[in-house]
Amino acid sequence: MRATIKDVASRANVGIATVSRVLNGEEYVADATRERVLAACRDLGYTRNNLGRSLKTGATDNIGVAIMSRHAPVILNPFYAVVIGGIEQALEDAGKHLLLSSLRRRDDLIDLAREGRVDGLLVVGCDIADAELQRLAESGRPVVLVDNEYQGLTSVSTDNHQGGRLAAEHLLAAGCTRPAFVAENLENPNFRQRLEGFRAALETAGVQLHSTGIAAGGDSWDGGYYAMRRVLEAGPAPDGVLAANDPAALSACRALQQAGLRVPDDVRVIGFDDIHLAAQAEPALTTVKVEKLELGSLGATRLLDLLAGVEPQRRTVLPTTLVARASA
Amino acid sequence: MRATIKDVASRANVGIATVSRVLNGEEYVADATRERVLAACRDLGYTRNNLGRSLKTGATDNIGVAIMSRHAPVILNPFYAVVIGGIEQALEDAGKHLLLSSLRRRDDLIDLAREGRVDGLLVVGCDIADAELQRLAESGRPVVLVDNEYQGLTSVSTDNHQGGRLAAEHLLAAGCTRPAFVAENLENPNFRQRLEGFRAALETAGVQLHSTGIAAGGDSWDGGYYAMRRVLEAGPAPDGVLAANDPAALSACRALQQAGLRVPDDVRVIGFDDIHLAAQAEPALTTVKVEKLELGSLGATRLLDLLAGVEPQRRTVLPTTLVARASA
DNA sequence: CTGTTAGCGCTTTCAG
DNA sequence: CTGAAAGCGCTAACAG
Repeated sequence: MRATIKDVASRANVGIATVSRVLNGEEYVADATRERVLAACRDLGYTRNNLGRSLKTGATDNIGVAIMSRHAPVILNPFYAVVIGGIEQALEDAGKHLLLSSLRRRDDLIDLAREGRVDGLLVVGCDIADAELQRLAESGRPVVLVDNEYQGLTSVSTDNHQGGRLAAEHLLAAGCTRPAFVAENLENPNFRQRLEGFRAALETAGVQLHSTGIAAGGDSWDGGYYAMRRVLEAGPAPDGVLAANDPAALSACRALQQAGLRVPDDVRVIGFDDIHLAAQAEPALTTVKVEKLELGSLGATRLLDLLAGVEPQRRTVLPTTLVARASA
Repeated sequence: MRATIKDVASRANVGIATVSRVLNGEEYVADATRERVLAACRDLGYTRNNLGRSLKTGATDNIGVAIMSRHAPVILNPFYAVVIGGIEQALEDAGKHLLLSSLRRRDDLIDLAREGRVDGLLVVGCDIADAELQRLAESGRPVVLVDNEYQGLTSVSTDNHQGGRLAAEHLLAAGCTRPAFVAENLENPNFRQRLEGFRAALETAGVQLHSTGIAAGGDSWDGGYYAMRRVLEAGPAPDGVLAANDPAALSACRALQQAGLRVPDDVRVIGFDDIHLAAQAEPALTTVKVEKLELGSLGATRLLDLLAGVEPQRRTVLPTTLVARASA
């Protein structure tokens, strides 16, 4: 059987309270006593059982990370994988553990905390119903939204609107007059913001983004491909396109090339996110870079603040930057 | 304050044991009583606190997943991301939770279990010291190795030797006579097995794999690129190359093309793993497919067996298949 | 069928 | 400075 605090106590000839004090690095323990306890721990190969401690203190040092995405398993998403990487990093630095929740069943989100499995929740992604967000906000538990925002919840997100603007300006500067926007879907709030920023900057410059130049191709790896084809079929070929994300941009390039159009000579293409693949593609993809790692690590930091009783910054919006490569 | 089992009991006018029975779906509870308890739970918005339960039963329903890889954060590795996806899937189906451990500090591996945080451990990857494996084996805890194997531990791995053979046969059939092998490093046990299988099949056919045709280029994204250059500098250009994995194959192609060689016309290139990117590359990569998802889900299944007291298959070795595409 | 009771391993007053 | 004792919320005999 595993050694418990009692075994250590009796071996060191002290009370269990003293062992606990030593283990928790409290002061007011005589050096000699401390040594004796430590020796007993070593002899017995003792490791504290956190369940007992958690039951008493109400904290587990586990952080739940729930990712919302239509595509399962979520971990395969090249964007969120990096976000999780950032979270992982920050949590490890703080000595916390990461409990990953895939959440096919959405309803058990807050239960992770109610069951005492985790101290707080990092909810990543914006594919989550308002009702669920409302429930999270009302739960009173420490929750931080990442890559999403909602009234009443601490959040770390991206300035998608500004990113769309950046893309428009880049295209405009190259002399584009027939812009297009392709995406997997047009419901994703982030995508919509990107589109709106794009449209707004275009209009400011007197360039119209026609509705025939906006298309969604479906939530698969080829969404961008089909969206692009739809645009090509609907009217004259665009001379500049912004894709809602990099995978869409990459597959849009394929559709363009299949139609006999050259990138960037005939049409300039800009992606969004700057996933690792973007730099490796042929042609290398010009894209609006999202700070994925920071999204994750800052989100974790906010949650850590919340747990520590520090009032964190409520709403954090990270700026994007345009990374100019070959495709535009 | 959160409602506890006591609150539910008194509200339903029963003992706490009865509440526990209802919650655990035990029989021998009168229907009327059960209804009363359930109603009380609903009224109070009661959710069971798993800490108490775990302390008593000694099980948490949390499974630790530790990934060993030189490259952090691990989640970014396109190979392991899929393996984790498989694990995630299987664990969720079993109602278990996934505790991800990045493990910069290797020594706390088994402590995750000793602390009572997890019921068992899935250790993924082969970049782990024998001493650590030995400790895991001796710990007596439920542990399963994934993509690795070790005497005395249950494991699910890949038949890398056979995969290397498959690649050799494919190259041989195309008439190759000057084979090469490129990798990020030559220490990785999986890579070595791939190399050995490759070499063995080549020799059986009377084709020699010269030491100048074997190179490592370093553990970065460009490892394959540098390895390939090294081979090209060391002697006559090969006419067929096997890379230790797909990223290496892809970047080896770049090196080849930069040297004015065409793939597959001048030299055929075969990758290993069949990551998602392989099919999308230009030219599409011929590769030895590793069952990544199965590696994960089977590994999880074995651990679940172990936890359920079922004697699992000790050693599982998954076969590979050759996926012929354009590059060879 | 149901209630009482005794802990699981730990932290934390409260008295020495 | 240290020990005794009281639970944290739950499960599992053991009696009814």
